[in-house]
Amino acid sequence: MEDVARLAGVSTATVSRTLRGLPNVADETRDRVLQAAQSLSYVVSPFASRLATGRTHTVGVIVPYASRWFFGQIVAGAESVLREHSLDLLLYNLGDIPARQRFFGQLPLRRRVDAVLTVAMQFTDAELSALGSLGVPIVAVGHDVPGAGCVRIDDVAAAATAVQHLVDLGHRRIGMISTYNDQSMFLPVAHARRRAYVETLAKAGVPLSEDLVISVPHGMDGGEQAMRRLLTLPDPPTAVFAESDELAFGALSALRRTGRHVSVIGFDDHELSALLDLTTVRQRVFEQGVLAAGMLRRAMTTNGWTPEELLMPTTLVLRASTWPAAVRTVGAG
Amino acid sequence: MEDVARLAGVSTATVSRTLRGLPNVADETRDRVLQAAQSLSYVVSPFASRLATGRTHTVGVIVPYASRWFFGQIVAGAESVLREHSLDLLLYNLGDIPARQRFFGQLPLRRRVDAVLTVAMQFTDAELSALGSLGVPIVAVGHDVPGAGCVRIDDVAAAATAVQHLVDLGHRRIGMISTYNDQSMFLPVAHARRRAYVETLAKAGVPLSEDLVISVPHGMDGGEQAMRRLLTLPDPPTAVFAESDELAFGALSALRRTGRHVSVIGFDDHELSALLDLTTVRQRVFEQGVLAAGMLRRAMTTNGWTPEELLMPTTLVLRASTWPAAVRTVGAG
DNA sequence: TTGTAAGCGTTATCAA
DNA sequence: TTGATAACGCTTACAA
Repeated sequence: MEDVARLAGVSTATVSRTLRGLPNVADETRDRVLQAAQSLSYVVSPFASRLATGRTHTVGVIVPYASRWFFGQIVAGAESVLREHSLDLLLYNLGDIPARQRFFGQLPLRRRVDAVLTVAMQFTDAELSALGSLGVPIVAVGHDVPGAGCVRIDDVAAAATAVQHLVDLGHRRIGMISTYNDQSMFLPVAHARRRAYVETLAKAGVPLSEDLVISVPHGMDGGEQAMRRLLTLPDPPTAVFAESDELAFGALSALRRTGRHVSVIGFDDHELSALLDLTTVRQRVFEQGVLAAGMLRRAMTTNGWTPEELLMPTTLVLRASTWPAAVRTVGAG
Repeated sequence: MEDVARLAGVSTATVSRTLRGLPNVADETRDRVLQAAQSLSYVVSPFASRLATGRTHTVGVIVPYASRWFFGQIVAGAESVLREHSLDLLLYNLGDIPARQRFFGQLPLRRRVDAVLTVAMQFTDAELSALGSLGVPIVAVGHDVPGAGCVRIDDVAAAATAVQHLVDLGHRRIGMISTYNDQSMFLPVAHARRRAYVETLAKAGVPLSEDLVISVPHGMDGGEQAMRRLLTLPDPPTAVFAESDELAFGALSALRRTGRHVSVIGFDDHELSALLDLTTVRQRVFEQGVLAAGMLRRAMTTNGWTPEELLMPTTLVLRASTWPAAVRTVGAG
């Protein structure tokens, strides 16, 4: 920066002002400085600048499973808007216990980020207060954090739509594929969707049965395993609601391999769901990431920002993986 | 840090030494410092430290299409090892022309990273020299960069295996689905796989035909569109080699919708390929990211590091999407 | 509108 | 083994 100042015949303070586009610089001076910077192909050192201002220009993003489609989409969405505003994104993947303990033990985000985005996490009170101690705004996607902004769908209502769809098709034995994680903890989403399942069936007068709800680790393999277990029941379900499309893919795979026929509905509308003809509940995931990042930006720039709430719509997408109960029953009988 | 020093009754220099685990600190002093830091729940400010040392502790990662499965896997693999060594990863997605121009125009990586990882990019000479001007080690995955380390498969040989598989099944009209991008530039991978297609068919004495090679934008939609075009040919192919599994998925979708039967082989072994019974060439993508990051670390820590080369194996995975030419021909005739 | 100079929170050199 | 102290490269009162 000194070189630029010298070349332009001004002080480093003026160079700094010019490069940051501050208003109080004479046009003629500005031109000279910009030209000097250009000719020396100079860029400011971000770290020095961050040290001096105390603003980190980075956002911390906390997800439980970075490799799942849903989280990938959220992160991609957020990234796209953060990048536009030259904000860095620091990703923390807290899927397993050690990672999580390390994270909350040393809180590597301290002094490191201007804001935090958390996605579909289930925090303990201790973890929440640790996050709070960072002293930066928080936005949560897919779950609630007290005092934080929030972008989400109405999980219970959306899942109820899915289950109701199966009921409307005349199904009376309806299974569910749910998930648990390493810590044997259920993510908020799993809770909400299971609740919807129970409530919807109860309201429809469809008998509930413990056997019909299978909890597995998330993913295609989990889905496959769950469907296989459902198929071994003495009275297997005629329809199954899977907590996510990836689970549903696994379920479809099990059905194909065993040659059995069970209606399957998923949740998310994964990009491959159309190919597999999977009936599902669509949510705009990437867009939730975009909106969350926008909120984050507002939180960082507005002082006295108050947490906002955004509720995104969902749609039932009908495809060929669900059909009326009667059709197959007659065919099989 | 001053507070910690005061509490421990030492100088900031000693605190710094202790916290970085330097050897020349008395055990007793070390304990006192660590305890003081602990009780004040103090962490060093990464930016101040980076400014002082000049080391950024971050790696820049350049990809053309962050949202594709392949690139996601590479990045995830790299991230997992970088994280372990508390290195930050800064992702740049250079898919479209503006992003690319901005990137090479201002080179936001300057003064910003200790090393660079590039994935399956096709750089111009100007871009290469811009990268070189960063003065940091570079590792390339899936393509060559002069003077850089390299992790890759033998693309030509692997693709040849795929095409040869179709030839061995007796196919004589073999199509290919290839890709181009926004800039109408072909990624290195597209080049290599097309070359393998041409060479393998030539060697096998199978007639080549321009019509049988369709170039589309990457993705399921592209694959679907390409297969539809192939099907409208007066003499459509009996087998098709798709440059990637995602393209192959689209091709399968087109076949299903039209009720036609064409053997399809993909490339990658995407996690959903088994579900779709897609014959393909498997490469361990995540692992390539892991190995590249390892190489990067060596490059950053070893001085006088000389570029390494890693060639990863591939496997032909036989599934139900390819079959002998005769079977269907007879059936159709 | 511009310049001077004091931070920002570390690390590193040199003495002690 | 430890402590002063000068960088590191920028920002920002405060003055001019």
